[in-house]
Amino acid sequence: MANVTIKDIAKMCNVGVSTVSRTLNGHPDVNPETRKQILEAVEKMHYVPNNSARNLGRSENDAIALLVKGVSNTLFSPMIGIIEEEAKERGYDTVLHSVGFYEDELDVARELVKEKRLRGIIFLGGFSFHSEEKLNELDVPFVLATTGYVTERFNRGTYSSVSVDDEAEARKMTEYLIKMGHHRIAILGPSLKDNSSVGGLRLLGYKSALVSNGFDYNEKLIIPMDRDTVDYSMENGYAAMTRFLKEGGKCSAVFAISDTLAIGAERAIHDLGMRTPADIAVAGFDGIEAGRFMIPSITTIRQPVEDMAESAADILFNVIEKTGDHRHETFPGELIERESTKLR
Amino acid sequence: MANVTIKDIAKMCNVGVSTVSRTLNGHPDVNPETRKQILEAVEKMHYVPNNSARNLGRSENDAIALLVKGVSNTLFSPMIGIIEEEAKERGYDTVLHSVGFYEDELDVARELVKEKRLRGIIFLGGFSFHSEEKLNELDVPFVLATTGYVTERFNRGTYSSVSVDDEAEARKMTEYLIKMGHHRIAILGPSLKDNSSVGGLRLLGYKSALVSNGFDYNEKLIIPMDRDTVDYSMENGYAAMTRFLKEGGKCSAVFAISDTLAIGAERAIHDLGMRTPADIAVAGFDGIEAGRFMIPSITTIRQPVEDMAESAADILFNVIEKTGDHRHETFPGELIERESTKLR
DNA sequence: TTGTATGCGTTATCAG
DNA sequence: CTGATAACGCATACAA
Repeated sequence: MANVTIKDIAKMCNVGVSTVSRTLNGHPDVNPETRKQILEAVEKMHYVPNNSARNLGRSENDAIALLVKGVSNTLFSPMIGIIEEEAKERGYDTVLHSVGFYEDELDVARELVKEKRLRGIIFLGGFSFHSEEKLNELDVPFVLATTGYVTERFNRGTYSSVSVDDEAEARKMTEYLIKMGHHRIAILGPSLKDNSSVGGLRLLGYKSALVSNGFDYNEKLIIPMDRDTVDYSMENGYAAMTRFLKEGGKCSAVFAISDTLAIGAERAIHDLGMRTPADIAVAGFDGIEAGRFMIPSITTIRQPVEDMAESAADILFNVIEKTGDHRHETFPGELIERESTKLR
Repeated sequence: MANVTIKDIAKMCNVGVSTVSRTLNGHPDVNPETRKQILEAVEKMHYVPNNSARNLGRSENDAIALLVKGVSNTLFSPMIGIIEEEAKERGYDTVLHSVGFYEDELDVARELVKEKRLRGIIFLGGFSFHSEEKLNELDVPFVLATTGYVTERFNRGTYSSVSVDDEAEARKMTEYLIKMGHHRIAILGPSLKDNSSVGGLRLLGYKSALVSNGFDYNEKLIIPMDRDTVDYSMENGYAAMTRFLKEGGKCSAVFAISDTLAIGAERAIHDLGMRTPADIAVAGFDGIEAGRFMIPSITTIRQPVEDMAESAADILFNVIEKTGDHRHETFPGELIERESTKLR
């Protein structure tokens, strides 16, 4: 009663295991009567196929994996559903797998590919530095999504990516703040030494906007994330902004490299008796849901996550089915002007 | 080069496969020299073990699964890390698996148990109705976390649960609002016909508080979620609350059955030219991060998710290792009074 | 349409 | 300490 296998079902029905296997896998060449009988036995015995055995015995599996680093990142939430749906339409299953903070996403991917006989991978988040050699060890097609703008440093021919141009978008936002009349614009979130992560790229855009508009770049206006708080959390934005202001930092606007940080910053400003946007304007990045509902609502660069997700799936399946090549697609972010920067 | 197996490694090193298997699994009875040689070959060949084969061949696996229904629910985020950590300390791996909206969590669980030879399961979210028979088909210990208060209707002896008493907590919040002087308290989120889900339970508490305080229960003050929007999203709270108010609904306070809904409601009130809490007070449920940072911040019932996660793991491992029995633990929620209900 | 036999990559048993 | 070899549960080619 404990562990029903395909053999038990076969015996019950006086048929061979292969017949059971066929009906279970929806092969057409099974006598309807036999099929019915088998299905009934399956039901009655509560038979559940063993996926490990299944994966082992099978040569290929029409499935891809979606490897998410940072499942709690709400930016990814809408993408997951879209990719799963897109896969289903193409006749693929998708296994959603979370990559731990300290895990190497490529190692996880390789393991999963072997285990599940996957046809391809989509990475969501993570994926900072990997040697070309390591990239090549993953022998199924893969596409990187929202993992920082993919520059030339990588071997771009062996995989795909979809992303926004973090640097350009950050420049856009900074220039917008400048046009709004701000002269002292702080940036919240980036670490000083790290120019390949999204944070680093957004910092680059910020700098470049300042410089090309005749402002000097002032390190005092770079507010790094708080060390003692979870990265990119609202609380982190709150802690970092609070410290900045309490230590006498001055600015007329703060550009946070994520909406979560912006939300924390807005509250920090409020708690210190100042007003947004009158005293300090606040801008974010990403376009997550919460930013719309804050009071004041948060001006942001919205990443077109739906399009990105669709495109990621599209590219991947085309490469898998050899109807297309790897490519690197950059999506335009949308500057959404909201209350946190608008002086009414 | 493509698919290195344990046999290839064995050949390379002139040893048997079992020796390779042993070193890979950290068995002590392997000559250090042989071990070293094997490890080098593994490295060199980029060998990755096939987990499917591994799971098949192995009799038991020190692993549990964490089945999450609704990965994007930020309430769960902190719990995941805690459970994984707790498992690791006990020497167990934990596989995090997301259950799709339309999937049956018990089916998924049974499949996974077979596939991975799991020792136990923790369910996060979901899990509304299941026949006793179905419950018994899952033949490893499991514990339900934050999935609605487990009443007597279930066969409580065969599994565990950790939760808050949704009904009592909702009553607590409603009574708090009554004490704050509110006479017309709306409730946002529950559906009218459904008294076993968390929404239904919280509605029950709301009613009971009203009645026992001499108010009559008014169906017009029940604001169901919006049908065209994602359940429990901020946008849903916004849409539902907006409609209620536009249709002439009146209330001096609204108790949302989740913080996300409360956040949307707060914004809806604001957009219609009213103020929180002066015109309409807002209260939520859960205690998610965002509620703290809203302006005004959201009064809520905080679920002690950290304690609940720890306890869930604790119970599960005790049952697995037969050092404890199944039990149903109810945690007290904490009413956190914040700006959204406080008239300064 | 159906059954038999072989292989998938490991683990584990059991002699050596 | 080590190496054959038999499971593990299923898919599949092949034969019937």
